[in-house]
Amino acid sequence: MGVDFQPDKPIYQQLIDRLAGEIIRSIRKPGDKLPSVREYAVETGVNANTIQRVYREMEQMEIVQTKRGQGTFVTEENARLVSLREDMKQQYVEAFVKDMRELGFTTTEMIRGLEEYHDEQEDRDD
Amino acid sequence: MGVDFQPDKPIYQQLIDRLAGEIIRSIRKPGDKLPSVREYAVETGVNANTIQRVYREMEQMEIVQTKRGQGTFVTEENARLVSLREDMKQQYVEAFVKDMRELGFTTTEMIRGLEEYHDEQEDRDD
Amino acid sequence: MGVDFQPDKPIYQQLIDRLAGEIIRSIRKPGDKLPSVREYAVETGVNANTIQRVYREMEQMEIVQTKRGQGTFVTEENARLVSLREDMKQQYVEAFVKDMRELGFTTTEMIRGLEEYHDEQEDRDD
Amino acid sequence: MGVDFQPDKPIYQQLIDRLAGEIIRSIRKPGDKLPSVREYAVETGVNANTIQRVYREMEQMEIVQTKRGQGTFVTEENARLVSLREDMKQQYVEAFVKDMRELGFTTTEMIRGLEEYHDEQEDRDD
DNA sequence: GTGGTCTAGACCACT
DNA sequence: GTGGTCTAGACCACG
Repeated sequence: MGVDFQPDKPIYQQLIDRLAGEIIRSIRKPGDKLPSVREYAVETGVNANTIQRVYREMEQMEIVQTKRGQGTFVTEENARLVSLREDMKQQYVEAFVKDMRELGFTTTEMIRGLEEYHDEQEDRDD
Repeated sequence: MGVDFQPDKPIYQQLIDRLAGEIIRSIRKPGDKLPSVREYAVETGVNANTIQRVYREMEQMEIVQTKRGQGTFVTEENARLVSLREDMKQQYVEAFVKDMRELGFTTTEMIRGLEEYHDEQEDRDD
Repeated sequence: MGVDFQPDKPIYQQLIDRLAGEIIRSIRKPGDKLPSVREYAVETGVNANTIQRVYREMEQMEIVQTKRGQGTFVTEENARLVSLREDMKQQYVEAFVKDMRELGFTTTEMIRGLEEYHDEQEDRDD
Repeated sequence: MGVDFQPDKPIYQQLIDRLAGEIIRSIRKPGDKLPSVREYAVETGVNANTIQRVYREMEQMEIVQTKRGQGTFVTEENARLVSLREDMKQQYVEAFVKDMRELGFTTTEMIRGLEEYHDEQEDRDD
């Protein structure tokens, strides 16, 4: 049971997260070419405009780079990529803590919550 | 730091979270009367319709109960309230973990992130 | 499970129905004195104004009669009481059928629904 | 006839019932797109906010699903739709029986009432 | 163009 | 005075 809640994140955000995750995990490496907007749109079953936005925002974050007429590439600037990982962690942690505190949870409870959730799932690799 | 940033949650959601937090923390106890729609609207500086929605949704979640012509009250059914706390923790933790994993973080890193963030802030009591 | 829905009827309506039912079933007979407004308010745990309204509306329906300084009585006029039973049945049936049809149910299904519901409950006397 | 009479249900409820009826009767099938909020507002002559509410509540009931920027659709999850029909019947029957019993009617009388009411109307096909 | 949020303000039903 | 419904109309986020 439970209530329900927590509306889905916007698709473009989900895709940014996914791509960022792949870059962070080195599934996509500096200099790699990303799929073309159309390709990726088809691959993900999403409107091309949405992919456009994904690439545009990632470019603003400087984690990808568009080369005229050639496509979009994972940025070569390695420093940016390193900080990216920490930046994103920071951001998500902050938002989470802010929400949880508003609900009256202590940091200790949050950590315990993570541990419990983690333990409830066997096949995890970390 | 980063570029990206999370847009604010809708006001009515923020208020639900705030009230839920107050109930969870026993600042508002079972049977307590909540401020009237109009009162709370003034108090929070938002429109009465928005408060209406807050109360309506909380009623659907069964954490609040409205008595015709009398007002809105924290539900007496204590079991619901206890599970509420866990439900909400569960929900937020899950969403957080899901996001973080997509970004390639391990549970250990998430916990470390929480601890670091917590340590960076003095005046905390937990 | 299921959804939820069907908000409670207003209290004064519930009380009218209850009293009407008692009169229909001859639990309260023509000429019987009803409890005073205050008495009945205490007995039912309801605001005296609400009881006021109950008696007022029942008077308009001519099923009770107020005698100045003496109280409220079940009407002596027997004809009214006989038709009352049919009137109310008629009214409720109509409303029910109207709702059910809007939802796409046939009369046959409604009847079957009643029968099934009835069968699901042992301790019934009819 | 009587004096009493039931006040209209709120518009948004009527519209929910109507749409639910259409879905139950397969006039609208799983996957079908509902009219846009604004379209349906015009079509029904009510305010767009009211339609919003209709769609929102139907979504909570899981009989409808909204896809960001694309519209609102009859849920594909057929199981939900099947149970919906029974759920709604159940709910309405229960409420009706509860009311009628309070008024002192037996199941047999209720059924007879339905039959009579049905017979009084010619052009019915069921 | 789609749904979603919010406002300001009217009006109603119930207690 | 309490909650509840509805409107008209603005503005935003998403695809």
